[in-house]
Amino acid sequence: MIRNGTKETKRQHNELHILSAAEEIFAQHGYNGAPLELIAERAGLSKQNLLYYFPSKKLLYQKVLESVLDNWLEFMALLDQPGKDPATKLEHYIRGKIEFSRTRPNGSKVYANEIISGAPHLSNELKARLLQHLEADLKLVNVWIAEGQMDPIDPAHLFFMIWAATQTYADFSSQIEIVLGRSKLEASDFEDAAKFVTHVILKGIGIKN
Amino acid sequence: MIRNGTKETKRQHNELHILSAAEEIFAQHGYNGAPLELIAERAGLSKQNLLYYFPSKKLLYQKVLESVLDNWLEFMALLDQPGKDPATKLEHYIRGKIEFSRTRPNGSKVYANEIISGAPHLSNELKARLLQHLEADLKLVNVWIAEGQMDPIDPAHLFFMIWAATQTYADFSSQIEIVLGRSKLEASDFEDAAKFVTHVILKGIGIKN
DNA sequence: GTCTATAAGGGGATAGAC
DNA sequence: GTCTATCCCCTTATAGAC
Repeated sequence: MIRNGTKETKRQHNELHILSAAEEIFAQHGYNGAPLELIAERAGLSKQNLLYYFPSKKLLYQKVLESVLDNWLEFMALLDQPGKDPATKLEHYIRGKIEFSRTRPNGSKVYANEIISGAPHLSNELKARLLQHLEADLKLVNVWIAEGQMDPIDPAHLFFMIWAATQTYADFSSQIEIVLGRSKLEASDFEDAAKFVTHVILKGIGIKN
Repeated sequence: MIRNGTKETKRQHNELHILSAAEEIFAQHGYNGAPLELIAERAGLSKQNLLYYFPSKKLLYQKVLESVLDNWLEFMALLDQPGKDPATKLEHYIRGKIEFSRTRPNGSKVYANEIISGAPHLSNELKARLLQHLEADLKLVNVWIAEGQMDPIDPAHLFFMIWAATQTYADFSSQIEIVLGRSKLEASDFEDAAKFVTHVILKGIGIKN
């Protein structure tokens, strides 16, 4: 058991736990308000030990951000449903983003915080990747419009609305919980949200199906 | 000019400048990341002098938050348009919230940050006022549904969507600017947003007009 | 009301033993 | 890889002169 594989496993194990803890603490306290000691405690090790795995707070934060963005971009793959009609594709997209809010609310909050602050830690490379994915989706919607399959709306604003209306169930969960009288949002709440957002947006842009 | 009135004017003048500067700095850096010195500098006085007007950072932040919430609640007065039809009232509501995003983006960001963090500084009194206003709006929408003036959707989710879709133009402005290719959102962008959100939501919930 | 000086604590990061 | 000890800066807040 002195093989290299063992060491790698332990490092990976600890790094995963640290990243998970960091996502939670950064979401709750923001970048500046999150003490490394709290993240370390949540991950089950000391602050100094955490700094052994991630040499600086900034780097740890950027790793969290990168991981969230990767996940976010996966759900932007609106085009990856060959042969389906616009209504099915859009519903798939909306449900994917709701699912992201449900399964990774802390990641969504970290990303929201970053954008609200003016994206000071977001690399140009990540921004470019985001834009690239979006461009493809915008083009597709424009094709649907040209084909008369939906109302002639501005595709960019459509995506702003989808992102906002789906991410709010993660980012603003504390407010939504109060309004709905929940201590925590349940799976059925997310299902209600998916149904509502899909219904209003598809009907609202005049999708024919 | 040794009258009390003169002193009061100066105090009010400085307090207003401090609150305005604080709203901007808190929006950009979050509560923990905003140094008092930066707020003081933006307001044109020393940190110690700022602390003369606002004895603690927490209190200053709460004053900013309270001011934003008051403004937010004004725009929730959906009912204050007696005699109008549902379509007009909802459009008025949506345009009001877009206008809030346009004219007070920093306030919107401060509020967003607070909610994302779990609303640790929001007093129960403010929460209660928010809920109270909302209850009235929810009832009104339920009446419209009962009268068959719109689709039978869940009113709570309708408001979550309106809030999210309008506030995103303030909170996520840095992202929207990148997508739209703007250095800063212009009045015409907010007009486009208002038209889009109104169109999609009114049509999406089947409002008859 | 405004200034200088300073207390007091938090938190990121490093050094070095084991 | 993990621990103890420590450095050092930043920031909130207070004391007290003017």
